[in-house]
Amino acid sequence: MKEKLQNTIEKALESLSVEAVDFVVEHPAEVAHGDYATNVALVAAKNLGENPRELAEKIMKAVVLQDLPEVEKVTIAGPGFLNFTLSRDFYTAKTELINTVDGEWGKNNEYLGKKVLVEYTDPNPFKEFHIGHMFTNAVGESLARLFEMAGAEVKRLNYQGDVGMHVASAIWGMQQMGLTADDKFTPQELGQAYAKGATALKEDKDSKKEIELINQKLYKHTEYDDAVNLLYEKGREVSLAYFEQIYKMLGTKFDEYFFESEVSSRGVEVVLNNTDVFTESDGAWVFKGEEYGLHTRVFINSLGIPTYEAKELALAKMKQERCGDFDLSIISTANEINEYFKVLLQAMSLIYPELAQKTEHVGHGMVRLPEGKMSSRTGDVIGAMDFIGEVKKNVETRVKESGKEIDEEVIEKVAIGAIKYEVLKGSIFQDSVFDKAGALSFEGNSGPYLQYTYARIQSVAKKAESAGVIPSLDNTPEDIYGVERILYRFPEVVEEAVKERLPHKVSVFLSQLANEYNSFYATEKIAESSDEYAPYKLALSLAVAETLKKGLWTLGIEAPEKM
RNA sequence: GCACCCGUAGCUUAAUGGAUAUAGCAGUGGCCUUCGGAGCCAAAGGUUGGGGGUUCGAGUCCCUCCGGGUGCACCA
Repeated sequence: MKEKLQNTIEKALESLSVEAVDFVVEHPAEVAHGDYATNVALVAAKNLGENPRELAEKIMKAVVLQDLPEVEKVTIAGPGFLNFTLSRDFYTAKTELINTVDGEWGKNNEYLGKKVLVEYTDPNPFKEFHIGHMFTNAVGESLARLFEMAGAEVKRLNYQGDVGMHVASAIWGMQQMGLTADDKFTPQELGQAYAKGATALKEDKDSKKEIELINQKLYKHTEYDDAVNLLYEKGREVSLAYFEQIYKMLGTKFDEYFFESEVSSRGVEVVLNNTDVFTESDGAWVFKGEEYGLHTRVFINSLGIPTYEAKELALAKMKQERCGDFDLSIISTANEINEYFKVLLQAMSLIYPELAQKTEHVGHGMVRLPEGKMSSRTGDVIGAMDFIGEVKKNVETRVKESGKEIDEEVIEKVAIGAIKYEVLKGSIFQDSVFDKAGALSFEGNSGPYLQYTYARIQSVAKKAESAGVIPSLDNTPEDIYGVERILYRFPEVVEEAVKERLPHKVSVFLSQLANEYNSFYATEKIAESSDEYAPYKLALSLAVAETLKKGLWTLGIEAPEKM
């Protein structure tokens, strides 16, 4: 509809011989101002030096209403806005469409036929999977789903750091704790081992030497140490299995896993094969970013070990080999590495120009604890599992209080929904202080509020069915319900969200939709066979439920039928 | 010090240069003889960090100051 209005207005400008201008068609904040509004007269009047209201008058007359049967009236308001009000038929048709398109509602063609790779989460084995990883996972998963809504074939990728000093630190810590490969140890114990090792690395010289030796053994295999290798294998296995458990809970399934251990040597090769791009400096290979307004970064250190940057070059190539040709490669991480990525992409553009062009880094905001930045070294983190458990307990208490039956599966969906929504309800680009109370609350603008609204519609639909109310569009009230004025915008919102990489556009929409629906629900009878509009209200309710479900899905949140 | 990001109600937060700046939480007052109260309605809460500028129009763009975050050579 939005595009249709834009096209019609452009035609009207043409017929008036007014030069094309950059105008917008948007939803006015006030319902009284209609369903769509445009500032075209204001913008064009500026160029022409005319009175905006007079020009608006002319444009209004030139807008051929026959072309727009959905528009009931056009008015001029304020400084010269053109306001369009849609007709009852338009809304009725939307309700019908939503209930009949079967899974297609909300989709767009922005990335139709394109292959999009989305790399996200990227936890390090041997370190604790904390709420920061949950944050980045929620962001990446919703980006992946938004691209799917836009018609893309999406590959979900996960890149994990299974080599390096953090691993050596963990192994050293395990040795100190007396753990052997034959022991059964937990991911939590691994986290403790890492914290122990990382602290020792920083504070004790002798320990540092020992850890460096372990790193050499693991990395270069110059010296074979069975005990170390076995600890490594076991630790990696425990860690990765634990991550899978979390992914399952979070509703994420990766298509491909990449490990630093696979890309290290290749990273070195790439750099050494491109000595025209990189320069040797103090025994290290660096990229001089200054020529491009950036800064210098080390790609291979003086010990000959590749850094993150070099590995990333190899990774880019490996993604293409494993996933085939693609159109876009998104790498979603916290914004603390934004500057590195600029340098990295610059270097990549000189080596793999075609890859660099298709690669996009989405640096989202960081989660901070009220006390400050999280650090797995000092143990100053909130573990993902611990936190999920805490939220689940809260949900369970809530269910018990209301005297409903306990359903483990539903409790988990609600808990995960609460956490994910808390992350995705605001802009992903903004840093945020982790609001524990917010994620633990189920009222107002929250995931459970949306899930509740969905479940409530399922319940009333069942009730309506037994009351003999059958959904129908035959008899519609003259007035448009507030919820209808929001509902049809869903596809526009999804398209905007994917274009701008902003999942919260969907969250804001859903919250508004649920609020409008709940107001409607409070005043209108649906499961009431004597009400002449009940069949339409039921059809509308089902359309809202479908939209809530689809919208929550794009955020990676499930909508249970009962809760 | 340099670079990038941010500053909106007590807290969290929305707003492709547009109309009276969005919501939620907390606090205040209502709504259970009504289909799910994880709900609904109402009132209250603001000099959009300060000051200049551009524009018919600025939370949004430019300048400047203040405050915060992140990064700045061998960690990722």
